[in-house]
Amino acid sequence: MAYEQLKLDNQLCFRLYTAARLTMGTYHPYLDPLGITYPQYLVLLVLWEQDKQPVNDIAHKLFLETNTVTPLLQRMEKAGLVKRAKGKEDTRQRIVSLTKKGIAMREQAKHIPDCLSDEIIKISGEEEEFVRMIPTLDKLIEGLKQQ
Amino acid sequence: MAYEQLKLDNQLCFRLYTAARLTMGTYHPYLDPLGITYPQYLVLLVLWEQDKQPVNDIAHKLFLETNTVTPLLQRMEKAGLVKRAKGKEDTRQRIVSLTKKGIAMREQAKHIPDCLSDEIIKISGEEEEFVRMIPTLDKLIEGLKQQ
DNA sequence: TCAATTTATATCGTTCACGATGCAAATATA
DNA sequence: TATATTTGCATCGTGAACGATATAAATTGA
Repeated sequence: MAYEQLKLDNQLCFRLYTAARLTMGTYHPYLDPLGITYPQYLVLLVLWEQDKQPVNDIAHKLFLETNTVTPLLQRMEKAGLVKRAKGKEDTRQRIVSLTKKGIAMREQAKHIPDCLSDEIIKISGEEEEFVRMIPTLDKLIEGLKQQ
Repeated sequence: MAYEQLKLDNQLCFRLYTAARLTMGTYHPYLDPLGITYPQYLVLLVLWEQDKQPVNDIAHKLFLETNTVTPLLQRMEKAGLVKRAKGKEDTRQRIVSLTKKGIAMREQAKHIPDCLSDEIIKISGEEEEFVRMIPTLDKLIEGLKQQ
């Protein structure tokens, strides 16, 4: 069968695409009460690690384009989570910093990763199998990130 | 460190999310010439396996909601790839079938999975490691799919 | 120093993804 | 059989993603 390759079952990408969507869905019960989305949570993770970063740095750490991150940050600014100030050395830059609300959310969010781990353990009985994917995913991301 | 869990590096979901996006990006050179997107390609895969399916069946096979698939199919109908006819037994259903153009595209697309495998081999040196993720991803999807 | 190029961000248009809601047809139940 | 519920699909609104394009500031180079 010449078309065997076209079967959905054979596709790795389809599984990544589906697993990513469904996994993001499991964050809903934890992020909805905070009034944020998953990509916004990722931006907060980046800023909690280091406050006051230009748009480009945030975008790079998330492997996103600035034309995705800019509107994301605008919505987050509107929601009072971040401020966007003009850069002092380089005025083209927009330095993104956390507001008090954005800083405070760290405390509310700190249990989310453990909760998600628990969800995955509940699903699978054991976590190890999923943790074992991490280096492979990193390899894939590393290989694909330069265009 | 109480916040150690909140480091981006620790997150599995972030890797799935990123790997999925970047992998979908590698389809662009193959799908752009056909004038279709990755989700549209997935719909075609489903219909190439079995033509004439109601919206619900397509949505289920892709783990998507009908409110995602309906507009997708409307765009594909506009592009002349599929037709959407009222069901005969159950008139609530919309039976989606391939047009000649949609059928013909199967031939043009049949090398895409091999091309993608080659891309991944080029990145990694070997394919096995990625293939080994498949059962784990299936387990994850299986566990998450019932909401 | 002044024009050319690069860089940082923003804007626009299109396509998902999905929660919420609507509606008509089919099915179940009283 | 009349009413209630469920089912299948569609519509609407919002928030990503991302290609293409724009714009102003910084940098390079003649």
